[in-house]
Amino acid sequence: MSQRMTIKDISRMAGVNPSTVSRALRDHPDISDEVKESIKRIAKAFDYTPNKMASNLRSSSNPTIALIIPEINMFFFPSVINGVTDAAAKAGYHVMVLQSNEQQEREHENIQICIDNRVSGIVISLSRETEQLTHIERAISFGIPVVFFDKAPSNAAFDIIKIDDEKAAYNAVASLKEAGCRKIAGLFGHPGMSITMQRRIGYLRAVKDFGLEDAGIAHGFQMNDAYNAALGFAEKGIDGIFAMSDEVISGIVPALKSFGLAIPDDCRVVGISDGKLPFFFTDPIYFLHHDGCRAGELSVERLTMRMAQPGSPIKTHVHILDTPLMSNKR
Amino acid sequence: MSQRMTIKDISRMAGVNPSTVSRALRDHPDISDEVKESIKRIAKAFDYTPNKMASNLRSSSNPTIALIIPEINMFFFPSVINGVTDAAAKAGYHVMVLQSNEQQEREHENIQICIDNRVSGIVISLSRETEQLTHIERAISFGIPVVFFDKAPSNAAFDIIKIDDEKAAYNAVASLKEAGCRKIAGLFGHPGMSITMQRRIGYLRAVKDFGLEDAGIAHGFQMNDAYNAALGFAEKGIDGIFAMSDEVISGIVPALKSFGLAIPDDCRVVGISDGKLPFFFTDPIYFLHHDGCRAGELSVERLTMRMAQPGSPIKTHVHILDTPLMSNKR
DNA sequence: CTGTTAGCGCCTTCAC
DNA sequence: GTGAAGGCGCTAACAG
Repeated sequence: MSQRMTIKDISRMAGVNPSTVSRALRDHPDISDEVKESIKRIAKAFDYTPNKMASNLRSSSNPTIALIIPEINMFFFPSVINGVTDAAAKAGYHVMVLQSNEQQEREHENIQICIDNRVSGIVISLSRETEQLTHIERAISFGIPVVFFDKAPSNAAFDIIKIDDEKAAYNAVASLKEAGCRKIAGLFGHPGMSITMQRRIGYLRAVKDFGLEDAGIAHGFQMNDAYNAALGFAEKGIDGIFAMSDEVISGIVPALKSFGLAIPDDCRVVGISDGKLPFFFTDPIYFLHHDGCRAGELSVERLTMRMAQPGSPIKTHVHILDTPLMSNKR
Repeated sequence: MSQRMTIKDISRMAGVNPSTVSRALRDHPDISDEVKESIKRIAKAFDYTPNKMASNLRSSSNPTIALIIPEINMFFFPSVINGVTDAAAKAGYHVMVLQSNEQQEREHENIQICIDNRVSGIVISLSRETEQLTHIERAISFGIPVVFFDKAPSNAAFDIIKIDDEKAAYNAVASLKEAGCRKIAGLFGHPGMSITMQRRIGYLRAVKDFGLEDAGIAHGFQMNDAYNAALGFAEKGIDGIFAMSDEVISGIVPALKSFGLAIPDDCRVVGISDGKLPFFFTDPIYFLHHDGCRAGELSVERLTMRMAQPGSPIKTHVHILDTPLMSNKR
């Protein structure tokens, strides 16, 4: 049965008007129980399924939330997808996942796709390349609410769910200091990302405030870069290291161990993490927890709030997520 | 500008008929260049965006592929999402991600969502609970092609992209034998999954074929279960261990190390892996590579093939992915 | 209670 | 080359 039933088909069979069928199927109180039942029986018999494309057009609304991410990897974004799809499903929305592959142009295209499809809302983490926010503003001007997470504009003129990057890095270094570290290094992701900059600022400020010896900082967004950089720092005799992300942690730990350093006795490791990776290691690792699932849930929550008030007179809100210091102790 | 431009609006401004506008915007050859340009200018000036909901209804086609997964975690599924969204984007489709949370009922609901929305195709990995495939058959009978990956029906009456689970497990054990292991154990995921069963069969057959001493098998789908089980096996003095998935590997490695075993000298580890996790460890780990990204790409490829032939007279095809033996050597 | 009418926005005949 | 008309499938407003 490739050709599907329509309300019209059913109306013909039931000998009633299409609108009666529509009402009956949606349990409209006006329709008599007999007619309702007879219509429902026919619908069931022929496995009728209302065409959402039609009803969406009719109501000019598409119960879809778009999730735009730079590029999915094993850390953080899977959790976000989890949080977003769950929260969206609960609120009656579907989720369309779009990847920008860290390219501004793809991000623009993806926003256009959202506009074309009249999605109800957009949850987005910006690509590395993104500088202008005209595409975002365009979506908003079209009445599509947008919530940022993780890689968000510094501008508070938007709805944002993020951590205090600078403070998190600062606190991470503080924990190294408290643990007695003297000479530390910082490993960061791609220098082009806003969060890299902010976390670096926090790191450097803390190093200065606490009078720690700085073995230097390094950038590199792949595990291997971090691995090599960590080896380099290990040679310099560090006793503490800050990792701005899981990717970086995943390079650091093997590097330190290959070098023969005991963690945390010879060198303490603290990072900002989604909270999964550290548990793969036996040596004590410390991390400030950036919960992707929660970020996703809150993003959807804020979105639904906006969607309830289409005029969007509500003022924008920047939600700062907690980043509790944790460890991988079993 | 909450209320959006329509073709009708533009037609009024341009003093032409809506159909002329439609044609002009789609570069129909019949329309004169002057009219075209004037219309396009207006469209641009007012930031006109064709309403996809309308054109989709008109063409009764929704360029969306639904990806239904049991539950997203850090392994495998992120790669699959990556492969699926990339391949889909290239083919001009969007991706809707639906989670069944390992519940049959949710899976049914998700299939219904697909039918309601007239998606172009479905890529699905079955939930643990799923037994009947009536919901799948229903989708197919509605003309929606379905491709399975990973957790697929044993029945070859469907399009499937998977590995040879039994053989992969068998080969994994073979590699232990070749490396000189004598007494081994097998750690598996949830016993309710089809792939668990098949991999277990392969494991047991290999143990027998190679005359290895079997320290036993254990099930447990969380890292901690695997951790504890591995500890138990370590006490029994194994020199080799098979892990059916990344989740299991992630528990085994820390356990063996905590126990003081050297990997691979005291105990060799071989698993079936997406190929990311092993690189977090410094000790040599071996794995049969199950490439999620490739699985996702191939699923979409097969789907597009089917979508090109709506009648679907093509016979179903089970694609067996290679699972090359690899290691985490740098 | 049910039928009639009309339209969501687009596009494809069919005319002229 | 352009206009007029109709319909994709559904539903809401208005009758009666």
